[in-house]
This record gives sequence, C-alpha cells and structure tokens, in this order.
Amino acid sequence: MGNSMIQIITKRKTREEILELSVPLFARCGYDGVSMRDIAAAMGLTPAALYYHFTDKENLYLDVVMHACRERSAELKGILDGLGSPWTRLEEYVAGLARLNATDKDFLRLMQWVMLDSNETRQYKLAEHVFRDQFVAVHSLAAELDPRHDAHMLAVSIIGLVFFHFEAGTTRQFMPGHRTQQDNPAVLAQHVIGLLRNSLGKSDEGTRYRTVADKSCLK
Amino acid sequence: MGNSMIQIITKRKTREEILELSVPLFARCGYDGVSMRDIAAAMGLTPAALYYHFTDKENLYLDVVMHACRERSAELKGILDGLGSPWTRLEEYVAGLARLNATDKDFLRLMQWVMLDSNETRQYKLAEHVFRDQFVAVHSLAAELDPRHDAHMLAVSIIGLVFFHFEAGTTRQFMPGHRTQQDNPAVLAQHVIGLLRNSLGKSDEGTRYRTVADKSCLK
DNA sequence: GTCTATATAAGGATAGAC
DNA sequence: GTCTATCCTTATATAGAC
Repeated sequence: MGNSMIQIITKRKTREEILELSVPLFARCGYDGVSMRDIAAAMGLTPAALYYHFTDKENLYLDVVMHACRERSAELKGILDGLGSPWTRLEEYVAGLARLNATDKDFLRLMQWVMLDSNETRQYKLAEHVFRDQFVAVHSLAAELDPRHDAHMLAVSIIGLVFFHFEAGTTRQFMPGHRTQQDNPAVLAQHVIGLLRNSLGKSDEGTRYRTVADKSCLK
Repeated sequence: MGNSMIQIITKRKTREEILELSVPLFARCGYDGVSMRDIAAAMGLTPAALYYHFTDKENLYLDVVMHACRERSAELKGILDGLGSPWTRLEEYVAGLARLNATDKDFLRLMQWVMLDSNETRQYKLAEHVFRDQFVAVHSLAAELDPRHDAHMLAVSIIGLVFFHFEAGTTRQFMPGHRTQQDNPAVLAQHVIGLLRNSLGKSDEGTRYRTVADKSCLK
C-alpha cells in the first residue's frame, strides 16, 4: 500500500516532467514536427516509456498544451477579474499580455499552433480549454469600455493588437523601421493603449479628447 | 528544336498545375503535414514524377508559397501605391485585406505557416518574398497618416487588426458575442477604420473629433 | 514526362523482460 | 516505471525502364 503510493507519486512526477519538457518542443515544431522519439530523447527515456504515461501522441500533445496554458494565463485572469475601473483593467491587461508574450515565446507559439490546427475536433477542445475563460473576461471588459462598439469585435481587436505584434516578431525584425525597443512589452503596451484611448468612449470622464495634450502615445 | 520547345511548355504547364494544386494542401496542413505522396495523389501522379519538376520537397514548398503570394497580393499593392489621400488609401487597403482574408482561406493560412516556420533560413526567405513589398508600402502609408506615431508599430497594428480577426476565425466562432455578420469583410473593415479614425491625426482636415457625430463606427 | 521498383530512414505503437 | 527488441506504416528520394 505504501509502495503503491510511492508509485503514484513517482508516476505523477515523471508525467509532469514530460509535460514541462515537451512544451518547448511542440512550441517550436508543432504536432507533426515532433516525434515520440524526440520527446523521449529530451527526457532521457526511451519512446516506450512515454506510453506508460500517455495512451498516444495525440493525448500527450493535448495535455502538454493545456498544461502550458493553465500555468501561464492565471495572472491575466486575475487582472481581468480585478476591481479597478474598466480602463485601468484594460491598461493592466494589455501590459500583462504583452509581458507574457515577450517573456514566454513558447506560450506565444503554442497559441499559434492551436489556431492553425488542421484537426477540427482537436482544435475545438484546445480552444475551449485555452481561450474561452480569458475571452469571456475580455469580452465583458470590452462591453464595459464602450457599449457603442461591438464587444466581440473589440475584444478580438484588443487581443490581436498585442498578439500579432509578437506573432510577426521574427519577420518584423527584417522590415523597415524596426528598432529593438519595439520588442519591449511596455513600449508595445503604451502604443496599443495610445491607439485605443481615443477610439473608446471616455467622454464621461472628460478625457475623451486628451490625446492632443497627452504625449504618452506619441513617439 | 520544335520538339524541345513543346517539352519546355509541357513541363512549365505541369509545374504550374502542381504549384496550384499544392496550395490548398500546404495551406491546410503545413510543411510537415503534407507528404510528397499526398501531393502526387492530388495531381494524379506518382511521387517520382514530382522529382522531375522539383529537386526536393523543400523547394517545392518554397515555390508553392511564393507562387500563391505573387498572385494574390497584387491588388493590395496597387491600392497602396495608388494616388488617393493617405486616409483613402488606408480605408481601401483595410477593406482589400479583409476581403482577401475572408475570400481566400488558403492565403490566410499560408501566412500563418510562414510566421510559424521553425526553419530559420526558410522563414527568412519566405518573409522577404512574401511580406517585404507590402510591409514597405504600409510602413510609408503609416508614416503619412500620422508622423507622431511610430510608423513601424502602426503598420503592424493596422495589418494585425485585420489579420488576427481572421486568424482567430475558427476559434472565435465558439466565443461569446459571435455573429455571422462579423465574418463579413466589409463589417470588419468598418470596425477597424472606426477604431483607427480617432487615433490617427486628422486634425489638419478638421475631422479629428468627428466620431461623436459619425455613426459609421457604432454598432 | 511519367512509370515501376526499391533503397533507406523515420515514424507510432506494442510485447515482454527486468 | 523503464528497458530492449521489434512490428508495421509512412516518409523522402533515386535508378532505370518506357
């Protein structure tokens, strides 16, 4: 009995280690680009050992992506569910999302793989576990920010403004006007907030037209 | 001589057909997800025949992506190089980019694969042939639109606002607030232009604050 | 130009020993 | 839990006939 307890704990531990070590592999090369042999080699195991912990490659992949997301998006959820004014939460969320994407390239690329997945049912499962919670929160925030806009489209635009900047990161660096400071998440956040400031209804706070004087969104 | 001419023409024709038929395959499943067998089968050929026209899979893939882009982004380039005012060109470009992405899912997905490519030199080659021309044009447009903004970041934001909407299309449809009309490129274009209108300096035209009266960006 | 046949490697997955 | 050994399938690519 005590023995089986140890087995379970050990199994859990190895399982978690496999998940954690697989994240960068799948992030870099995607589902088809990584073999069970690759994963086993990265772990210092043989491929056969992986099948003790996971039924097949598909389930291993699903668990890896969900594991990576559960860990990494908790902070953002906290911001979105926070108490500040909608505009404050937006600023913090944009800054947080930019920081996450700048810091953790693996997370960024996993999201890209999810959106490109050619297996429909797999994509649906992942989208539900990975995007739904956060999108629901951004969607309500968008509705609070400016009820005159379409909340769904505004939510997508907010996320897209941050996300695409990093998604295009590796190609952007070869394009005209690139400077290294643009990869600084704080700089991007300021840019995005500057873009959104005048588009969203802040007239009730008397700040709707403040951009002319406010230099924070200017170069 | 006349005979060799026929051979060259035939070779060209078959080559073009292979490229055209490979676009949807690579668009759907990416480089690793498509085999030479798949392509040959789609063509009604054997894999060996492909190696008469292309040295290897890598070069076939490169040619497919470049072929698809050359054909599809010509219209957008025309808009960007057009004669209208910067703001007019922006509106037309956003509308054109939205239409292209909505109409041609293959193009959209090929762009995604390029940005995710794990082969660095391959990604660089593709980025140069696929993005540079258009980005240069959007970059100058951005500089004209509002010299106070960082033109590079503004250009990325303009493209990202349109692109991400469609990139997230398959997952977006399961998220709250989704309505089918949001997939209409004209609706998206209006949304994006509405967002940008107040952020970009149009004060010299006396229209900077016109959003309060202008209902086109409202739901 | 396209075929058949085949070399050679890499992939997912399992059986059974330890 | 992990190993060795192996099965079977699929992959890229080439040689040589037609």
